[in-house]
Amino acid sequence: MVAQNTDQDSVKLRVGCCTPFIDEPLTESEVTHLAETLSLLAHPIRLRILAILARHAGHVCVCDLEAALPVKQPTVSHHLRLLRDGGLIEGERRGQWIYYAIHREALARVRAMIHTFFDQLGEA
Amino acid sequence: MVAQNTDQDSVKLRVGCCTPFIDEPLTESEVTHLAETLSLLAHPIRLRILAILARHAGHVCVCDLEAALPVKQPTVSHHLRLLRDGGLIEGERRGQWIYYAIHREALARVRAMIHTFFDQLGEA
DNA sequence: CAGATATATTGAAGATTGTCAATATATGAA
DNA sequence: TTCATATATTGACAATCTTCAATATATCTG
Repeated sequence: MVAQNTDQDSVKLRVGCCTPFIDEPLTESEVTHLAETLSLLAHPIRLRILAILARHAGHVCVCDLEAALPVKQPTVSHHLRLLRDGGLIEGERRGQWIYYAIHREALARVRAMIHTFFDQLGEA
Repeated sequence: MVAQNTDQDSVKLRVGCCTPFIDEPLTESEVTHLAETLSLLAHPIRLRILAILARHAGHVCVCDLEAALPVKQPTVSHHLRLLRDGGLIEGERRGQWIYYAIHREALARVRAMIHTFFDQLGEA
């Protein structure tokens, strides 16, 4: 960045670079939370689960998903658990089956958080 | 989902679940690309690099980032490489230093892709 | 109750990721 | 050329992630 050289002594200081800037528009915890949320989204199977649930919310059981996706049942359950733990979907047992649905409010919050991050990038 | 039972014979068919739906509003390659892009964003250090570059685009060298972030220089270079390979940033050598900047068009495309995905979730 | 089906959990194996010390490469200065 | 600095790369290690077979749990049926 800018020289730190004071020109007041003959000691050779670092020139031309690395003046520390006071930065961090983002909180440590904000950035951590955003990264965790993006990680949760960042898997093809989980994206497809969300897309399917969005179109058939409340009417999709695990075996539907297993039939629609190229992974086995334990893997489907695994991804469902991650999404449920992350608050993005909800499951409701009805008889033998558990029907999953998108948690639209949570998803809207995720969308807003990502939106805000890009906005912050923009205001440069 | 809906029973497959035809009621025309006495054979016990699967009832109440797992009628395969013709789904997939998303292409295989679309979903793959989106997941890869989200993975690229989904790291606290990379998010912070992007935030810093957005605010000081074209004036940030690696040592600036090293000073601002809680990781060592090889780790900074590692994340810069991922972001550069992903097309999100660009580096330009000026003398001894390499100054990095956000690739705003690429970032806008990423934003649009994410936006589109959430839109598709919405139209349920 | 026993048998069948739906889903979750466990545990193991392989793949990927993140970090850093050591080293290599590139540039500038003397 | 030799030294110093900036950045990249390599290689190793630990941690995390992904998948699935095997198994457990829950529900329904008879």
